[in-house]
Amino acid sequence: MDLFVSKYFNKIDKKGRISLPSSFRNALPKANRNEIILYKSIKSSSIEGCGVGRLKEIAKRINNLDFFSEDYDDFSTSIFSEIVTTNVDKEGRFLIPEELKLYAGIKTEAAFFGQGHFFQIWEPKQGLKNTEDSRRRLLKEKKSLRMILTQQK
Amino acid sequence: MDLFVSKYFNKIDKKGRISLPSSFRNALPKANRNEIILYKSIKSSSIEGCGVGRLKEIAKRINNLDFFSEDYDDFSTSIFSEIVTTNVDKEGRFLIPEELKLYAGIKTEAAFFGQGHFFQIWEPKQGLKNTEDSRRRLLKEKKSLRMILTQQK
DNA sequence: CATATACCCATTGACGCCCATATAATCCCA
DNA sequence: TGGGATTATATGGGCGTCAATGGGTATATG
Repeated sequence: MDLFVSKYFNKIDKKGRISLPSSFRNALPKANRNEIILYKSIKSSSIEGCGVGRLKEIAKRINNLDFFSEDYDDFSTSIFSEIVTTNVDKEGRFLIPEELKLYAGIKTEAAFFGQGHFFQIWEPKQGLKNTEDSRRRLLKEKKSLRMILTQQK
Repeated sequence: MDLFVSKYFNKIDKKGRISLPSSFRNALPKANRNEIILYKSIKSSSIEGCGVGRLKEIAKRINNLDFFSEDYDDFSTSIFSEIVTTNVDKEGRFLIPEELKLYAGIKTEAAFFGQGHFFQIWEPKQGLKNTEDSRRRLLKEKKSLRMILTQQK
């Protein structure tokens, strides 16, 4: 499976290491399984992450915004300049930079949430609350959710 | 037959394993017969499941939403982080995650109900009650049922 | 030289793989 | 067509492997 799905709760050890969930490691392209990129989410107090290959896709998305709008600069700056790359060690662990941990309020434990082509890292309680909130918002519009889930090709 | 049909009642063993009904295994694409996805039903207290191919369809649809909108995050979170993938072993058994068992009230036994392109897993008694209820609802509207059944493609 | 980080090894518990059995379904041949 | 033989399915259990986590030590980098 080459998608990031499901959620996992892992611990940060004394050295600051945390395991990238095994299924997430497998979702990375076989070539670069030892490097991931991390950046602050623009929409929530969480960290977003993905394989380095995904950068091109992000660039494309931003490029599709109106070049002369304020949004363009804002997104472009907020995302690209904030990106950090991290190495995943042989045991599948990596270090979350201090600044990102602060941004997300993460201390000794973190929650990984699959988002398809990328994933989010949350302070566990905040992450769970976020899931509940967005599910609640969506259930108000059952029709659209059902469309996404049950539509046939 | 590449559709999930009929109903089956199987047991959960001490290790938490349960057999995916043989006919359901055959309904999965020959390629990925050892992996299925499970998620909480939005309409009932049951678990829904299907092959991974369907998940990729869903991913594609979500990917087409506006990346920078709030809806995108809601869909992405509610679907990808709630979905779990499970491996089907050589004997055709798999594990139902604890959280999903709780959601559906499943303990030692589970009922599988074919739903065409996907299937549902119920706590047996609740599942049977649900079948009765929905049949009763349908019979109240015989006209629309007849329409569906006799309509020609 | 001091701190950070990568590599190596160890532990524990969960899960996958293998083998086994019983019951049910199917086949096959006289 | 009957009845024994073969196959498949659901289920049980042993055991090795892997994932998550902990810690020691080498190496790099300023």
